[in-house]
Amino acid sequence: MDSVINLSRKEQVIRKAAELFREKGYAASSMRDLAQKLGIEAASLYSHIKSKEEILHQLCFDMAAEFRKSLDAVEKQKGPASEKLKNGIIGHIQVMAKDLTASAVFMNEHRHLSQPHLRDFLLLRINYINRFKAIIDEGVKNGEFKEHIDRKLAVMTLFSSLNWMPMWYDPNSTIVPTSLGQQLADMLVTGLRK
Amino acid sequence: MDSVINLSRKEQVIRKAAELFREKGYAASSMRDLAQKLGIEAASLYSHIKSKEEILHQLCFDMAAEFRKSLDAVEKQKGPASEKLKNGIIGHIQVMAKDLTASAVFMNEHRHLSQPHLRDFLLLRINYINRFKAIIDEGVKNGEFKEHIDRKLAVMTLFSSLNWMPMWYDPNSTIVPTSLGQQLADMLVTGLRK
DNA sequence: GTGCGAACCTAACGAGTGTTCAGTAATAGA
DNA sequence: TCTATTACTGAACACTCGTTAGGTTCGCAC
Repeated sequence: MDSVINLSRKEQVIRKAAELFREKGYAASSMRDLAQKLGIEAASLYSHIKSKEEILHQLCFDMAAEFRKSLDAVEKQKGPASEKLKNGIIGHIQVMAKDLTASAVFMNEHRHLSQPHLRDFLLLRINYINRFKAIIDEGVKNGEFKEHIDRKLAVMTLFSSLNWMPMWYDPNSTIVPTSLGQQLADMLVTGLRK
Repeated sequence: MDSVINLSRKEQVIRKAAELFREKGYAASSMRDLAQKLGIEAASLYSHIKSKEEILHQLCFDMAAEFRKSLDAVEKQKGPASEKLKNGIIGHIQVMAKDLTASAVFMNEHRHLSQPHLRDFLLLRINYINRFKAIIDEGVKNGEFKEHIDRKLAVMTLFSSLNWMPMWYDPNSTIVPTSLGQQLADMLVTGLRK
């Protein structure tokens, strides 16, 4: 139907935009650049999207929803905090690996969202981080983790490691995302263990 | 003398530019924005700098030189690889903490350098990373570190953690940079140890 | 064959971009 | 007092920006 075709074309636009934003950054990417990538004129883009920012908005909030979903599943699990933390890390990596381009945009370009979208985005982000912090707290309380660790430092180090992954991970590499997540989780969780 | 006053004013311009670039990104920062921050007109900036990119160039390459210097000192030390790695991490953190603003620009905005400066910058970066890789190799060879670790993964995780620090570290916080470096080094090195 | 909607076009808008240029006021050294 | 230098200015240049208006083409449904 029309809406399917429409969505499909719109998604093409958004995917190409994600590639462009990743390469050059949002602010340095022009609508004419994007149009050229698609083989059309800049004005034609506006048949599919409302504005440049709408593209960024969709990219950022779609990724945020994926991360949320992944963590939802982990929190339902029973078991030690270290296992939950590991699975949280693995899930995060898998979500990123599913779309490295969008992940890079999500991470580096979200600041170009205008208000109030930026505020909304940052709230989602803080919420996500706090849920990881709670898992670490749980591990500290039940004696799995060192009790003298700085929780903010720990959780920020964690996210730093995870969020830079799209910068250096080669999707054609021999390391598959699952094993990557496993290894990363090992490295990071071991650092916390007593 | 003239040159001192000139340098001083030029440095003021560059410092304010660093703040601006950090907040809004290089591409989204205009010379008129920068001028306004300094209370002058945009045209007046060109009495002090040759171009917008010259500012970015100076910021990026000055930081690169600082990182290099710090690692030079570490490499001269004798002792176990884990100690060298720790000191490398602590040094890196201290260089960043000395100028968080410039560090953030160094990390996030270097890609807006034009050629051949971008190529030069990336070469410096690869070199720096490889020197850390060599320390890890040393630790694997002499049995300090797990031998099954993926070196690329380890070193990239390391840099990810370090390089995001300017994003969340609050210079008014109670954690002083030295202790921050110490804790970070502990966390990351423990993950590698046998 | 008529109508419709998706996809695209050309042309243009007002605003903002980095940068240049000629000129001015202030200050310091001779 | 004259001179040179520094810091700055307003005006302008040649672009580029995101976006809009109005219109064309094409294929499908009835």
